[in-house]
Amino acid sequence: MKSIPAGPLPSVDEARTLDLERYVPFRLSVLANRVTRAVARVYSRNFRLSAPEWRTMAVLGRYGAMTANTVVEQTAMDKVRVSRAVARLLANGRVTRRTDPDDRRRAILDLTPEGRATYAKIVPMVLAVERDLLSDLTGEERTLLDQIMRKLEQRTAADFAAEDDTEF
Amino acid sequence: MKSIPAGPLPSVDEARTLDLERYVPFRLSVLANRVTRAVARVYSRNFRLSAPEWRTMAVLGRYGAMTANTVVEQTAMDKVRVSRAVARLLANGRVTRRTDPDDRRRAILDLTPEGRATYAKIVPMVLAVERDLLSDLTGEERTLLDQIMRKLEQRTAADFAAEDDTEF
DNA sequence: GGGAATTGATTTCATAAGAAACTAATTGTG
DNA sequence: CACAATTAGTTTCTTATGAAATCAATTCCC
Repeated sequence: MKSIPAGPLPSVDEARTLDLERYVPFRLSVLANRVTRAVARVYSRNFRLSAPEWRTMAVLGRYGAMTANTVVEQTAMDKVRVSRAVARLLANGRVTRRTDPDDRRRAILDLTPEGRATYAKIVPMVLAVERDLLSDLTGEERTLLDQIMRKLEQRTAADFAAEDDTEF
Repeated sequence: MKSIPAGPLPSVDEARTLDLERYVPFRLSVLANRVTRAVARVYSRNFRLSAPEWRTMAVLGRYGAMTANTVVEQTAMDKVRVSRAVARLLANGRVTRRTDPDDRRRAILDLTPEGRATYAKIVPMVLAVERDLLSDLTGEERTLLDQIMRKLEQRTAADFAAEDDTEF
């Protein structure tokens, strides 16, 4: 019933069994959720921001004024989510929006001084969470983690675009 | 608040800047979302299952009959989510539920033969997605990834339970 | 120059999610 | 034994999400 297993890739045998605790997509999902929650505690508890709101502030804080579309690209969020996040950030005075005179479809967003102050308070806190997260890793492991993630990011770049083949 | 950082840890200077493309929590979140979507395509497109439904089937398929509570533990999902997933799996005949005679609060869940057949079809497909995801990594990198994730999993075990200190 | 197609952004609508309240059964404790 | 506390699981209620439709401005291109 069982055939010859070999190599680091799942063997034919293993292909009949899915152990969630060893399955990288599942582990990645659980880990990311935990980390996301830990980071979210910082800005939600202390500043009443949602994740999309914080992400929007994060890119505006880092790169300065930009359009909603650029926020979408930088944050990997859906445009609807960004649109709603911006609406709330406008409502509580953390962000400004002005229509781009060169292309009146575009709205240029930027942090208000108050938004910038909030941003400056949050940054060290969320960096501390990252430091905490990585604190058990050696220098080498950190380097490798970065390298491995880079590879995985590349591989998944267009959400495994090659898979789309099967759509037709 | 924190003491002097040094070496490979973020420096004081860096602590004023948050580059999302280098920030591990953000990268982890984006990566996990992409991978999750890729895996979800397999079971949603071909079998009309939601993520909670598939996760529930995955643990039942791997470990056999268990209570909803054990499903919650094994899948890292909220009990509400599991409850709803089970309701739908019951409705379309992939899972059975019988009250535990020893403790009539408990409901013991198991896959139906049909559920088991679906499970057997999905497993090789989602394993293929994992193989694809990891295909650019060397054997060493795979080992290191496993090791690093294990450390991060430990570190985040109780969602950074230590952070709860600040709640009071 | 003027409609067709495209692009930036918002709104609508249906579904999913989770916190909190709830029901029912069991266990612990006086 | 009885009743308070706990545990398993479901329901309710509010909010978040994203696909699709929509609106508005711009660009294509004949």
